[in-house]
Amino acid sequence: MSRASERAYNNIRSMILSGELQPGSQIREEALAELCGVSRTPVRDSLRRLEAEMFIRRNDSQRSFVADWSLDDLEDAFQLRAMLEAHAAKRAATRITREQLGRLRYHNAQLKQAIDIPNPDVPKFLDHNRQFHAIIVAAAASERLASMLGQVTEQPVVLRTARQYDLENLRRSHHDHDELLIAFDKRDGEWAAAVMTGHIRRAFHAYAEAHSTDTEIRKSNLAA
Amino acid sequence: MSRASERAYNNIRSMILSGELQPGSQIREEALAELCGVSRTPVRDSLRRLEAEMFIRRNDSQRSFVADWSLDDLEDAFQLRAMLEAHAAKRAATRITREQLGRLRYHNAQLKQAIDIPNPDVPKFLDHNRQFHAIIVAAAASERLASMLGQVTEQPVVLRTARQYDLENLRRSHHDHDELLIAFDKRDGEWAAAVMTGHIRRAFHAYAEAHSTDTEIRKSNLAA
DNA sequence: TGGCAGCTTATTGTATACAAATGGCATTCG
DNA sequence: CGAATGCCATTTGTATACAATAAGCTGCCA
Repeated sequence: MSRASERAYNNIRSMILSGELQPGSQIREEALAELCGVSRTPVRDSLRRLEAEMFIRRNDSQRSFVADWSLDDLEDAFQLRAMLEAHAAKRAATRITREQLGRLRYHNAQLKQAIDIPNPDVPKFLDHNRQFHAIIVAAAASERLASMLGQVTEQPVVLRTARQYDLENLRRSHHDHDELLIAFDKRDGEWAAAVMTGHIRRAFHAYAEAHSTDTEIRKSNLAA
Repeated sequence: MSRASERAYNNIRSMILSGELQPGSQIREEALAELCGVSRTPVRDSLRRLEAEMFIRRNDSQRSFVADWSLDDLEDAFQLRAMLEAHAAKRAATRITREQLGRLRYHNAQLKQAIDIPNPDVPKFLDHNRQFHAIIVAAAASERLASMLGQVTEQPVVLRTARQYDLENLRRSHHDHDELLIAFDKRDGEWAAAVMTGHIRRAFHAYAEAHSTDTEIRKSNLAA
């Protein structure tokens, strides 16, 4: 995508993720166009994309609204994600190269560093975590799988509140990664898949808690 | 989607499915606009959708091409489909209503009829088959799952040649459906998932054969 | 002869004007 | 007083003109 379109997409997406555009609120193409400093054309493109990614919903008469995630929706997304990432891990186990394994180890070491200090660097942890998972998806070598996973990762609630989940969880995450590395090393797809499933399901419960908090905050804001 | 956009999407899609637009060939927005009798705007919308569905690919410089499916791509899509439909069957087993079960039985009876006669009515079979699967996906009650399944069903090769796969396969398909019905009746999600996995994997092998034939035909057409 | 520079053409991206459709409001009729 | 209907405002859909970008070609130079 070229400049204007790309900018519109990123702007709108981050406005949704940051909560600047409130869940459930209506979206007007022209308003977004002004906010992004582009015309309606690239905005429309972006809305279509975001609709496919389920960040935006449309009613019968084509009006757009920011998606409002219930706990059930969240669990649904995580269930699919767990299944797809486990599948990716299984495929990766038999396909991953030595070079990819090396990079996996590197990122895992980095994210261990990020939490093994007095003042944990959570953004750093999350960045290396993201790259760690990205390498596994790449090693799975299925474009479709990658595209589907893109659709179920990074839901709104993630960026808004879940960044502060507790250190204990981060440490457990890191240990899962360790175990994944061993499973990959042994080319044991079933093991890798099982570890990955647990890994994602733990994340779900952390996020679900964050989501509840988040929803309560939003409600009290509305009441005020 | 409103009229022009809808028409463009359906037109282009069916041109791809029918092979009228050859796999690998470049697509120009304006040419399609003329073919569909609409302007480039709705055509662009359609192309974006078809790109998300992987019917169309774009190179680095935004030019569009009709996707060309290798056997590996096909297997990849079917592997994902098997996983997702098995998941749908498992969820459906505990959620399906009596009314939905009734409709499932109806369509299964209809598709049995379609092949239990001297002159099998394959289109009728396929139509009821499609509806049978649609009910299961609906019973699974996950919008995301439904949307993902939409992305991996009905690949180009399907409509072009696979419609003639042999009666024996159709009968086995029907028996799978019978078994699914029993599994649903017993609310046995694991069983339903297992049957569904086999069901889709059999379909893959039938389609894979069709795909080879299809590819050969296309090659000899190019040579001629 | 081979490759590179610059131009020309083909194709896509963006803006804008206008058409169509939808929702809300007010008025009217039962 | 409530419900239905018709009008107006708002919003999205489509067409078209123009801008930007990339591909291909031609001719020049090494």
